[in-house]
Amino acid sequence: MKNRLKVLRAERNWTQNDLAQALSVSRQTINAIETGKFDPSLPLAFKIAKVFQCTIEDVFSDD
Amino acid sequence: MKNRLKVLRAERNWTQNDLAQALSVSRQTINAIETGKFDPSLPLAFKIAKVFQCTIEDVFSDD
DNA sequence: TCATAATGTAAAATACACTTTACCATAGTA
DNA sequence: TACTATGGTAAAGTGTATTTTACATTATGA
Repeated sequence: MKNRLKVLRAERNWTQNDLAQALSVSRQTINAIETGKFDPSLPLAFKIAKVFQCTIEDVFSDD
Repeated sequence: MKNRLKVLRAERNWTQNDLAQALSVSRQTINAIETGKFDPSLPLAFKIAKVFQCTIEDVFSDD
């Protein structure tokens, strides 16, 4: 799975910490997702799409 | 998270086992998702949307 | 009625998602 | 120089997703 978190974050000038707080997760979770260490759970993926006001498919893609 | 797996499956006349095999997961995984015991991983959610030829948002929803 | 298909469920094991704490590197700024 | 912000990473712990095996229940069909 690929994701566009870093770009979407940059477009909004958000730090990893900003995003983490908006999602109520730790900064390490954001970092791990961005650096491809693991994929978020489905509920977290929904939250991520919501804060970026787009669909899950806009953020994540099947490799 | 809610999901429409059971309905989508019924529309196609697929058993839980049919779907499990199409996704290369166990039948128990399909059953557990349908009965709300847990949510699929994000990669599996993508696979599910793909076999039903729709988006993740068409299959799953928050709440 | 009997046999079988489909579904629900449970326990133990493994893999993965996520947290907390903590440290290191880099870049920018006082 | 020293300080601060940002990002990368690591270890240990907790919780969840998924597998395998196995058994029970319900529906269906011969």
